Amino acid sequence: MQRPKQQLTVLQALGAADGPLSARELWSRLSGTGIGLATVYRALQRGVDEGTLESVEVLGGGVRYEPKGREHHHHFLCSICDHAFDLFGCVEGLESLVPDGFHVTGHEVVLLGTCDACGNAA
Amino acid sequence: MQRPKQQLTVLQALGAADGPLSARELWSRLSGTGIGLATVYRALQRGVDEGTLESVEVLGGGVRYEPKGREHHHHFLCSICDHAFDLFGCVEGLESLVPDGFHVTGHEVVLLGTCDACGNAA
DNA sequence: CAATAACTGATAATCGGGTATCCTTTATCC
DNA sequence: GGATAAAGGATACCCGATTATCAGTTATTG
Repeated sequence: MQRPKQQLTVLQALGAADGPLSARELWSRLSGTGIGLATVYRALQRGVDEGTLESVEVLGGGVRYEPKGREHHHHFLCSICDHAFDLFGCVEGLESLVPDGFHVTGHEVVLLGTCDACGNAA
Repeated sequence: MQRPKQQLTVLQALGAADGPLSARELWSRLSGTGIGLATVYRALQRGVDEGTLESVEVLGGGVRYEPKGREHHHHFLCSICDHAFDLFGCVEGLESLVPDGFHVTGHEVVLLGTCDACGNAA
């Protein structure tokens, strides 16, 4: 056995998502497969260890995972369905906000609101 | 008894901070007073109920609290001391990042790096 | 096929944040 | 001062997320 089949299924599901997923979100998308929650965690952990995944923290909902190596991007969090969507593009001028002596190594931006589906359903 | 004295102490400590604090951070700043962790939670809960506090979520470290009514601002999270600092000012152009059909109601920006004290100590 | 090792699903155990409870202390009111 | 009510500290408890364990299954190798 060289590649855990179930774990490949997990990683493919994550790669196909339109944003980062938590372990449970990912698990629920695999509900038809019989794959257990423990295997989802194992696949995620392994992906992070191997460097193919990274964990991201979007507000509200704990840790989510996404494939590593995507372009710099941020996220949109729908306040209704609680799903996080990838957003491409970024903004300028962030470094100017920090006081003297502070060193900036990165930034996170999260936009909040309602997604297309939820906005139309409301 | 009209105003819980201990709770006042808690809220004053929060108001004096240079950024939002978690319940435990706040508690550790009160370690000399003998105030219990439960009282810190009670004061925070009551502040939120009364509308004088609001909870904010900065990455890594769960929920933190800050006095409500401050100007729109964001936060800087030091990766060494894990303290969150208030940053004043904001950035433009965020709404342009979202796809059609998405409705933006707010945003959060967190800058990551090292604060003045930690950067100098390194 | 036998022996071995990796993988899996179910679930028990763990962990940390937050809350509820218990009893003591402090304040208020007469 | 004494009765009553709110507040406080310590800590047991709860709850959701994650990890560890275990027994069964599937590959691999020879």
